[in-house]
Amino acid sequence: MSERFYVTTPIYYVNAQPHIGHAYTTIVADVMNRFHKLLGYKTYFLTGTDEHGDKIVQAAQEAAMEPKAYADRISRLFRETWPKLNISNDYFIRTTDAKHVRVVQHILQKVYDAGDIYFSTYKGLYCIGCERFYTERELVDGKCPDHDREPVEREEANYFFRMSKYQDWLIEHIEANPDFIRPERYRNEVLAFLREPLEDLCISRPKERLSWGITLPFDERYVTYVWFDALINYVSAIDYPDGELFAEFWPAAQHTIAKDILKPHGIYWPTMIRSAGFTPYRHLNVHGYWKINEGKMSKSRGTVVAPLDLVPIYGLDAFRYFLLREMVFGLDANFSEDALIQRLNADLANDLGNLFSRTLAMTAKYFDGRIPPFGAEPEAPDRELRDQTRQTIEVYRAEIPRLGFHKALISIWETLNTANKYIDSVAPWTLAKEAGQRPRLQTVMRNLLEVNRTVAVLIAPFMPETAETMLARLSIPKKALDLRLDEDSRWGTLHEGVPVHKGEALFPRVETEKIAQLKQKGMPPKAGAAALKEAGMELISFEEFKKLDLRTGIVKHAEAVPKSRKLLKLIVDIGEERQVVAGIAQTHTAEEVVGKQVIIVANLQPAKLMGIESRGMVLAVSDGDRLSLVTTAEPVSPGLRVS
RNA sequence: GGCGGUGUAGCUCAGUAGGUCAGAGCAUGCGGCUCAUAUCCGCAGUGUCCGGGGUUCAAGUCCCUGCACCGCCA
Repeated sequence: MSERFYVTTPIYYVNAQPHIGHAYTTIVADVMNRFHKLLGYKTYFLTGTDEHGDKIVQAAQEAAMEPKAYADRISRLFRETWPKLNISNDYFIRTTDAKHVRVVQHILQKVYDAGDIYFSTYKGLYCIGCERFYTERELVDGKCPDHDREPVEREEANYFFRMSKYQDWLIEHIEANPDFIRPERYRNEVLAFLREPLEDLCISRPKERLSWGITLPFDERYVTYVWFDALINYVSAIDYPDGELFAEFWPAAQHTIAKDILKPHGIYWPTMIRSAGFTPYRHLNVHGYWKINEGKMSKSRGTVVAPLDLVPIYGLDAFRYFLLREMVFGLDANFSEDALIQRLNADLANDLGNLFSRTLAMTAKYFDGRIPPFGAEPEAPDRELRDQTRQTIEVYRAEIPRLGFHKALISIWETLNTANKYIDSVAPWTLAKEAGQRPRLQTVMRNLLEVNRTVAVLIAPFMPETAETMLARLSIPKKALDLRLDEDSRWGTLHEGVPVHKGEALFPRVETEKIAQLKQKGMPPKAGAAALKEAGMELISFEEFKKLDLRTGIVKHAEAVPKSRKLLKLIVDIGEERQVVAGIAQTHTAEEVVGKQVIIVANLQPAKLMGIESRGMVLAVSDGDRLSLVTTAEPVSPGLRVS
């Protein structure tokens, strides 16, 4: 029977749209899932959304929606984001699912029956505006930070979970299992916290104050505190208590989280589990934050780009590679477009892409594009190449389970470097010129093809699309998720005589600076750039042009913006409805523009004009004092991309 | 206020138990190759290893102290 692996992301709170933090956690979990599949484990990968609590009610109110409808909408955003990032989750749970609600009530009842829940009143500082309690330190000058008014002292009766009862047990458990919470810094943080007496956890909210939640099974007047509800998703999704999935996967459970939710996962959850009477998860994997640095690139372009928006620009696999290569799991890391491009160019285009490209090109040239047999006996460089590959596989197997993703990748790149050096030292083009060296050339090229194949397999958890592309070109028509490390990385198992296909560059270099282009033309960079600038011609590359998302749209609705002479507020259908504020009121009335076909810049950074949000820009051209809207020569459907 | 942590080349960071530890990658310069996405390979630098004190024959590496930044807790 194969081994089991169960990984979760947090269920994301639906009060915000998916951003890089969510994406990183989820991609890490995805890499772990794919890695364990590659090792032949039977795996289960869970993600989802957390939908109860007062913050959701607030967010829904602001959007003038019912909580459930609002949660539906944001939840769908998350669900639709993951396929775009190639996330291989098996299930997507929502805390509003009937199945989850049942399990939460089951566990509450069980903990209640065990005597670990009691009813008690407490006094606190309550802000009437927020409808919630504040602690002293949350207040600003003794006032509620949101409403700028002093909270009132208020008494409330609630249910409490006897968390303190499990404090000693938890300390012992963490000490007996050094990798229960990892990396170590977070384990230490939890232990430090546990040195102080643990307070019991308030796990209810009276319905008069908050009704958006799961009703306590033992008191209809209350709903469950959102954390107590949310954490249970990890077992409700796999059919706790009696389901097969639970029996099979729970013992292998690993939670992956960012450091901001360490306490609920490191303290609340294990004690809840203990009280409910089952064994704790195996690992809590805690990572740091991405600090977003606006790179020079973005600045010069005058736009601030959200990291996730870079995915369609630079490619998903480059993005996934960057996140896993750049962050040491557990520590904070910097995200910038510049750094992403640098990794893309240096590691993916130059090292990986180019190695693959030159290997296939020479195979085409010397062997008519067919995989040659091993010819001559291996020589020293051959053995070195193979040893390096073997060593990388070992490092890879050891590092990923202990969250050393960047080390696994570094090791793969050591093999790529060795392969590039290998080509240099054996110089296949020289061998090709000497008739007697044919067998030697066969061995050399075959070795290179084998290395590339192995690398494709190793990068599959990180860059599934690229892995599949590489394998397809080597005539191995396997899906990334069907690969098995043992079989598919075995040296020498390529089939002789099978055709390979060179294809397009795996990772085209991103030529960002004009200077780079000028260099290509042999012009001195500074003089050239300056000359261009003086001439008033700023050339942009096609890559840069492609970043502009120009789309066709039809104006559905228009109204004048009060107190503004120039602005019209438009609702434009570009496949979706967009609110756009356009400065065309001096020449166009609202009535005139409704129904007009327009072109809009769809990926322009949102802005507020006269307090009204504008998400895009309508293109127009001014000729003296006449202003004409840019449109298409023939009527076309809305939402088409201009190219 | 209490307790972690971090501070090493232009940038991002490795530095294990104190003695080839002063390093890697990127960026920069020079040279080589031509199969390749002007890619690859080789060579070359630069560093008061945050400041100050101490232990030691010997300290980024241990101790004390100051500064800066960060985290957790109050």
